[in-house]
Amino acid sequence: MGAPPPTRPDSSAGSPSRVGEFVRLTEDEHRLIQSVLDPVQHCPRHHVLRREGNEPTHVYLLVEGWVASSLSLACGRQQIVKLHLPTDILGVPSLCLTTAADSLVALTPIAVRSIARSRLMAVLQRSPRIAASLFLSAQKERIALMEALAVMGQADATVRLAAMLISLFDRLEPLGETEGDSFRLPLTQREIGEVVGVTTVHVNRTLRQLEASGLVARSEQRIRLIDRAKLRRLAGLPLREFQVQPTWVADPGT
Amino acid sequence: MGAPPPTRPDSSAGSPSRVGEFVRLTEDEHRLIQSVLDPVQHCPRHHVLRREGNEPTHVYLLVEGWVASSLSLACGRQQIVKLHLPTDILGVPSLCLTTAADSLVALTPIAVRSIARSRLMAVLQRSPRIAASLFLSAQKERIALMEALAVMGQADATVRLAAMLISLFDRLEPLGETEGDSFRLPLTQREIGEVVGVTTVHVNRTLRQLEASGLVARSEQRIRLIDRAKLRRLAGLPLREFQVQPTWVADPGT
DNA sequence: CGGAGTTTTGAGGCTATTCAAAGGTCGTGG
DNA sequence: CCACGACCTTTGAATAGCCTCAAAACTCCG
Repeated sequence: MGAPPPTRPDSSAGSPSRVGEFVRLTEDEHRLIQSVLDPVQHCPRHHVLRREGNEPTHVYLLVEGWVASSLSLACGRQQIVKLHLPTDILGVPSLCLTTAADSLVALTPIAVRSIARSRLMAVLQRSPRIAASLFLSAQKERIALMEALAVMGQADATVRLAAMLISLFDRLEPLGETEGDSFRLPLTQREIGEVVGVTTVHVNRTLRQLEASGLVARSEQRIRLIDRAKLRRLAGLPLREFQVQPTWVADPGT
Repeated sequence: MGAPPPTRPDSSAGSPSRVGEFVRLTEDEHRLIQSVLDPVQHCPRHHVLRREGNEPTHVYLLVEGWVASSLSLACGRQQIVKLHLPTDILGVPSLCLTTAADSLVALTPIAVRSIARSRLMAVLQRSPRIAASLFLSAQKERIALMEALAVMGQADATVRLAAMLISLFDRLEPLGETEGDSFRLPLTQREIGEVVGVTTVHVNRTLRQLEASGLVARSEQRIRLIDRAKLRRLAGLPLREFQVQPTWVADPGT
């Protein structure tokens, strides 16, 4: 259960990340980010990148695979509060704490690059434009959590599942991880239940009801969103338009 | 339904805010923040500071009173995703959007100071230490949302209410708005229901069940947390210890 | 003294949970 | 190569929690 994981290091690839999702970064800024990234490391499914309660010494750039960020309650139950996909940076919220709030667990085999907390904060203070972009990324994550909370509080299991599927599709598409209207969904029904706040049994019934009504099709770890428009309407959330490269962020400057 | 509100401006007071909650700011930095704050304005209960769908041109420093940030779903239902208290800055998540995701509605008469989005972002880029503090504040808000989501997904109405009450107490105490173990709770049961994701009727039954079991007492808009320790255990969330004035934030410098 | 909104209570119904168990899949070791 | 165990999916039945509908009692304000 340690931080940087157990297996084969790897020095390949240019690790795309969402650091520059709101501000187009310069070559120098990209280099600055590269300079704080540890080498790629691979971990198997179920590997614990970090357990809640640990000291949050690092954050992690997810290069490949899926990771769950989850909180456990005193009653013994567990809630997945975020499904992390490649290019996501994991573990950021706990930067404000002395003890991590969430556990980070690999849902598939993964590849990650660690970033020491102090080095991340140093970058943030050296480059105001990277700081602005990361600040806006944090707000984007807040919006995602607000939406998840609204759906969880107000919608039944069918709608919650629809919302989860649509949201995953919208995030996977720009990563090129969709094929037409289908994508790989490497979650067990238990894990799906931990995301949408429903028991395994009920996830099963609800999923196959969605299937019966012709909204989705399932086969071997893949899911097809047959009527995406209807699913989106069912989910009940508007499409969000993000403010990329806002005019109120300064030019690269000096 | 406009942004800055309708009533008597006011130039008083030194508006404490949470801008410096993670980094102790210098005199200059405080002045910089003051310089982007519009004058205090007062609005009555039910005033809409900003409706979801509007362009998020401003954020708002809440000087006095309570404000709800809420999302509405297509099914017509509404979820309050955050109860804002004095010193909170409202409307920040929507900075990353072209169209605000949440509505901001006064739950009591309030006093607020507007901040133009572009001026906030300018501050953020001029002062790396303010940027770091605001960045960490955003992470703190993410943690709060993650906790709310976990409770909503995994706990029943009793636990949800306990969690809401404990969280409010913990936020009101440092503001000096508690008296012993009691505080003013200016929410209708309908509004409480919109926070915890339960109908008005069920809020009523659950509240008076909490009362019957001797955990809380109610009287005239006030609530007493009689057995706070037990309520906290019931809520099932650990106390969070925040990383204030972290060593990895640079000194004031030049 | 209305009237609107809030709190409270009752009754019936639906959604989701719990408990239980059967059938599948997959990896491991005999 | 097959048997076994672990985990996952699927199904059934009973129950509990919460919702809906409805209406009465209360508060506050004009």
